[in-house]
Amino acid sequence: MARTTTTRERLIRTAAELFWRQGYAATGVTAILRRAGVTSGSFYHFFSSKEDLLLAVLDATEEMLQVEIFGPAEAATEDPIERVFAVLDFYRRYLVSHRFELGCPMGGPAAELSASRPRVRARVAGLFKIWKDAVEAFLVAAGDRLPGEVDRGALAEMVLAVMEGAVIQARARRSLAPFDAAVGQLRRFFDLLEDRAGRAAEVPVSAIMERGGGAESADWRAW
Amino acid sequence: MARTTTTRERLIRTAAELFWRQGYAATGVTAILRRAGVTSGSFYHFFSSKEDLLLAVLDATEEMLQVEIFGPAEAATEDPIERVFAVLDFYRRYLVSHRFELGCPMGGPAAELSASRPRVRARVAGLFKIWKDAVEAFLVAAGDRLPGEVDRGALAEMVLAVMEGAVIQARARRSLAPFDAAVGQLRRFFDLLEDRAGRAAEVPVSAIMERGGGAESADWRAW
DNA sequence: GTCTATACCCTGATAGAC
DNA sequence: GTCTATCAGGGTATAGAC
Repeated sequence: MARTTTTRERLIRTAAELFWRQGYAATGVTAILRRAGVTSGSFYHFFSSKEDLLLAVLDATEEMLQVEIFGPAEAATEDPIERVFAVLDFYRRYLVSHRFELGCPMGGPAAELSASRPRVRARVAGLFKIWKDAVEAFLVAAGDRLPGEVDRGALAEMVLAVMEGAVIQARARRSLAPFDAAVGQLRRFFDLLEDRAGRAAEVPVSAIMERGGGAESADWRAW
Repeated sequence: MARTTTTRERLIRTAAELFWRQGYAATGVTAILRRAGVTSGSFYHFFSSKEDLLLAVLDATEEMLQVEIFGPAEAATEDPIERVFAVLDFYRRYLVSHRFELGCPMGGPAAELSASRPRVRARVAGLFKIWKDAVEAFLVAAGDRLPGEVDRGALAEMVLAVMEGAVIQARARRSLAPFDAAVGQLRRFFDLLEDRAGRAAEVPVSAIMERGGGAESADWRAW
């Protein structure tokens, strides 16, 4: 209902981008204040510490996952398996639109702070679970297109692992090649799973394949 | 030929562990000096800056990849595909033996510094390539056990992505469950690929499977 | 809620004797 | 090669007026 961005929101969004770009420890509170046009007094009115601000950023990330990623993926296609790849395509576009300078909002804090900031670690673990559950729901919706013996939760964890690993590699190489290679192999895996499920059902499978085109343009900067 | 650890080596190993645990930016030079029992003057005799030290750590990582991971994986089993999983098993044991407090020596710096430290980014990209090439070599050695149309390089990139993503998730959850889930699905993928390759060869496949037991105990701390 | 001013500490790095 | 002493700057966070 806020007609314009509040100071608190501006701090969260500014901090988010800086954290995603250069990490938490390397980002000074001063830099956040300068870029947000906010003074120290206001900052500590809303947040008790820099870590508290990061936790608020992670809270905002939870909302963002639904609004910017899973919602659009659902809107992009009815096909549950294509929805999984629409999610991955979001990260692909995110990487290029920021020229590989921003990392994953979950993976970055997870890699940097899991050992030293218990509250951050726990919060990130929660985000990973939300992400995994959302993908798992797509996989469950795929029903018997996947073999019955495949654990949908485990498969969702693998999708998440591929995404995180692909993003890290793409940023280090400044190239989509490793991302596309990894996701391409994931696609092959799904094709084989579908093939096996079809085979098991002893049905030749007709025109199941018409593979959607991926989600529309979405951007975490476009909050 | 150094009979005992030199000051330079001690700095590198001490810094490595601190960087892996708490990240680069969060690790002060002073903390490294204290734990290594070295004074500031000696440090700047060997290294021109903190970043220079990190680059030396990454150089050491390259050696370590061969000595601690790929060498042992080759020694553990003759089966090229099992060698891939022996490599992944190394990371599994690494995670538990350090109680999820240490991150991946490549993935950590990649996630934290790819955008802000060009030299680090380039060096990490080189390490990723070395890792990928080593796995690709195993996959090439697997010959026609994998379908001919499968790009061995792309498959190796996917293995790397799964490893990095699985390590990040495991650290955030402080649990092997997400790691095992992701690697378990990767195993299923390989099984399907082998099944398909066998099918294509129109050979029923006999006793190809006798799956090795994984590498011996190895530990990056045991340098 | 926002401002200015500042406390206080730790940072990476250097100087120069030994 | 290693030591002690130290610099200059930035770090997070606070105090108290408005």
